[in-house]
Amino acid sequence: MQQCCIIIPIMSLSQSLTGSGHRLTKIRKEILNVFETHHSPLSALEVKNFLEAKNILANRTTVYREIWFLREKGIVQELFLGKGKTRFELTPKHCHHHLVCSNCGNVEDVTVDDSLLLSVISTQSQFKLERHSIEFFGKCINCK
Amino acid sequence: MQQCCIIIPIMSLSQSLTGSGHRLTKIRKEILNVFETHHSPLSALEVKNFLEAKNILANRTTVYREIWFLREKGIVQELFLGKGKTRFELTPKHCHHHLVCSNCGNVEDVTVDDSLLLSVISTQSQFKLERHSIEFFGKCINCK
DNA sequence: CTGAGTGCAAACGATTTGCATCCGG
DNA sequence: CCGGATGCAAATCGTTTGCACTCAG
Repeated sequence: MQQCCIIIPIMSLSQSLTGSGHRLTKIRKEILNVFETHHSPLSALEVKNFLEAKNILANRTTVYREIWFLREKGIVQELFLGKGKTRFELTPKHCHHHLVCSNCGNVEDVTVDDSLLLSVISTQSQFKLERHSIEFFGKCINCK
Repeated sequence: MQQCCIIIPIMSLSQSLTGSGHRLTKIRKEILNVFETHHSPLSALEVKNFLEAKNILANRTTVYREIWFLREKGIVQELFLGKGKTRFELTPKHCHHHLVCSNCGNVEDVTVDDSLLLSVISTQSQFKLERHSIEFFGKCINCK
């Protein structure tokens, strides 16, 4: 299956922050780095754990607030894949969707052409589409 | 937009329960009735509220356990539409998806032909598909 | 120096668990 | 009568809030 995630260069992020009055702090850089090195969608607490694995202590609250900040900036996007927690991934340049294993919880990316779906919605409905999300649940290769 | 939900006759449920050693209790019947009369996906606590509106007192725990039971029986299915809570709807006979308003949270059903998507997944991947869910987020007619 | 960023403790909402009690078949 | 169903209290888990303190620009 195809993997697609954009690596946002720290430099360009820095530029996007300058001017809006925001700062490029250590924790912000490191959280971004966590998302860059793990393409599987992460929950806030998973991000926190990955930070700790690199010996970077960040408070729960800080991680939540930082992820929210990145979300507002459009750098990460949220996914609802179940188990009562929100997961996040770098906003993909190309639209992709997810295969979620109902056994081990592992998430794989897939790219399928959904332009047809989108056009159907926009012609059939008054709903103003902002984003969409397609999840396939089932058993991954290891669990089936 | 099209609306599709199956009404499971109490009788047929009763039959499906007999034999598996389960009972058709008042609360079970009433919860089923709540799902039948509200096609919008409901959270567990919303179900509880609808029960109370009909003067049926059910404990939080009971509602959660009952919904889980109905899920195990395949009578309802779970949806992850955000806001940290799981929502449920009667398992639809015909596959449909959701338009979720990012402003008021209202959920509308849509039916789009996704057979193409499914066939692509099954030819491209080893993943064993069990179910899928497509959500479109945006602004509903009232909020846009 | 100043406000964005951070930490801490406590609150909160959704969901679960253990256990005693109840009631439908 | 018996096991499935229910209620209750407390625990758990993810997330948020208020407030004081810190540090990057």
